[in-house]
Amino acid sequence: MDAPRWLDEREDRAWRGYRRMRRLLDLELARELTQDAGLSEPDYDVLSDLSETPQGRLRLSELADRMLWSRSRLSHHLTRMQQRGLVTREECADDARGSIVVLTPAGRRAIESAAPGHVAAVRRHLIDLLTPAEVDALGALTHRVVDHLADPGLRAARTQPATEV
Amino acid sequence: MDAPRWLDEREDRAWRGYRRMRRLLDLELARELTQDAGLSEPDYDVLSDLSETPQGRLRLSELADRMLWSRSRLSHHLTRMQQRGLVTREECADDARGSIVVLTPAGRRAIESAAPGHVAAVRRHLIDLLTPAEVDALGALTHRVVDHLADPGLRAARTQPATEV
DNA sequence: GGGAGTTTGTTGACATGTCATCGAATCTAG
DNA sequence: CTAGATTCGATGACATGTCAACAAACTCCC
Repeated sequence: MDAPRWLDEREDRAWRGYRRMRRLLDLELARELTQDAGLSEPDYDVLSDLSETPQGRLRLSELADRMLWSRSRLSHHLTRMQQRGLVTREECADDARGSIVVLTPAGRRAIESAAPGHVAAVRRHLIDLLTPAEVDALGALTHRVVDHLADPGLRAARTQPATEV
Repeated sequence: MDAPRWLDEREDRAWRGYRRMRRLLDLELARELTQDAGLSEPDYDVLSDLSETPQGRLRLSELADRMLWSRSRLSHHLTRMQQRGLVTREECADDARGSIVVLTPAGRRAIESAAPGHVAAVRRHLIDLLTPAEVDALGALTHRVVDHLADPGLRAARTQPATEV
């Protein structure tokens, strides 16, 4: 790693802008979500992913994978959400180790009443500020990066010390 | 809030892509940073912002504002970094309440040795995957959102209950 | 000058996330 | 079948972030 290629002015502007937007958008969306619906962003995400399945039920590991969370984190978080009556755990029929996360009626009500406001906030603070071309560009670019990061080669490098090609 | 305007297919693609990228990029950058430099992302950000000042010293509140962190969070974090010898606190000459955060030689070495690798990672996993047009678009769009979120009107809405216009 | 109100940074209690470990169940070879 | 390896989810210890409260210092303004 000799003479590092620093970011030029435009790249730096994009990178800093991205990080700043990230932070501010997070703060604002979380703030509105708590205020309007009494949910945290993680809460919302769990409920949202669950409610997208036909039965409102998902295997814990499956939910963790979709959310890109560790099973541990999800397990802890579910315990808290369970205490608030938003979800329940059920035993898994075909795999006795497994547990199935189930949306309770209260959980469904929570996400259904939170969603419109949250989507509106996402529009107000992000989507509606962009031109259609920018929306498409953002979609294209983020998916490219996601594909890159999900690449098996990278995954491998994370587990093995990696003998440089 | 009647009939909510949900996200259409393209908007949804952009929004999901953004969140997924956010998460994966975070994980990967944090992973490499810890492995290569023994720093967390928050550590890196603190050191980076400090090192961008001529003397490597900043008023705590000034640093907190730049980073968009609460003073409390920064204070806690500095305590930990101080224990690792990366920064020090000094008293502020013109304001006896204030404290000045100072980069130690070890802190400077840490950021200087971490920076090239980190920038390379940012390139590898983000910047170099984008076309020049996309870099510009990302810069433009993020700054627009940031300006919007930093808008005084919004700020006001956060403190006052706001009597709807 | 001096009291009311603000700002600054720290602190402790608590919420949340990470990491290593564990027991139980499942899978795989032989 | 069964011993060994793997996967699943829970858990406890710990790191990190948030929030409210606080003391000390500053600012206003009379």
